[in-house]
Amino acid sequence: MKLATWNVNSIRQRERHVAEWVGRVQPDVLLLQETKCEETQFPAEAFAGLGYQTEVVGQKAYNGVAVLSKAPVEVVHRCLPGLDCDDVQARYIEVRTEGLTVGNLYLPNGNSGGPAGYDYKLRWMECLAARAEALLEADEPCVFAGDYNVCPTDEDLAPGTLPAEDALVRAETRAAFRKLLWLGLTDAVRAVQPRGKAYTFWDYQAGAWRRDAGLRIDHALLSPEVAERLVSAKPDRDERNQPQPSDHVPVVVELAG
DNA sequence: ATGCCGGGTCCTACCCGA
Repeated sequence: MKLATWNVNSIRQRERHVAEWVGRVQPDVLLLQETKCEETQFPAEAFAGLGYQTEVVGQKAYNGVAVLSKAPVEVVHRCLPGLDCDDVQARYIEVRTEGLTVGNLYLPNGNSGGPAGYDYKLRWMECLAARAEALLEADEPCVFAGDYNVCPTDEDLAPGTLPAEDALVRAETRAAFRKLLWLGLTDAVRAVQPRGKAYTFWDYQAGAWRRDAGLRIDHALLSPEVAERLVSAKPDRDERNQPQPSDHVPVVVELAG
């Protein structure tokens, strides 16, 4: 089974990239973030033609997440439990498919909106931990993947890319991410490649891609029995060489069975 | 140490991302 996560930075701008990638890589499940449109504008027909069911949580202009799946999916949640569903931003969708519960997340960046913006990020991470804990306690095989907007360690960003007080690298941010690991979740890419660069994002500006001045902020966290099935996990760097690419590349996780 | 790039939208100057 092949699962992937990809912040596409507008699905309408990246429809052809995603269709080409999906047709070539053939993931069973693809989690998309920053689709940046309402549900009615999402080009689901293009992916239906490739054999994928699509489930979308959309919002005008900002955020937006979607799940593409070959096998039928059942939507469990359209927002992160613990946050107010009525006014929450479109940042979470959770589905059940192929015996797995899959949470697709677009975690707040936390650098905008002052202290309240950063508090929202930390609150979001607390709610994510609570949701993960509930599923783990129920022995539910699960995956939480998406754009975490967290560089877990100093190896996860090019030196000099971000100041120490940036919301992606702050001590409280990293502690909140480690809490997810301590619950028993496995960082798929780091399980395969414990050390070194595995960037998933490069800024459009200042020649960041050319200089390989990247960040590792897109992650797939696996429950214990899913982690035991882990075969491979890595960012697909080649996608960043496409014309008009997203600033993020897909992260692909292969599971046995 | 950001908004140089590249999305978005009350269509065009401004907001936002990481």
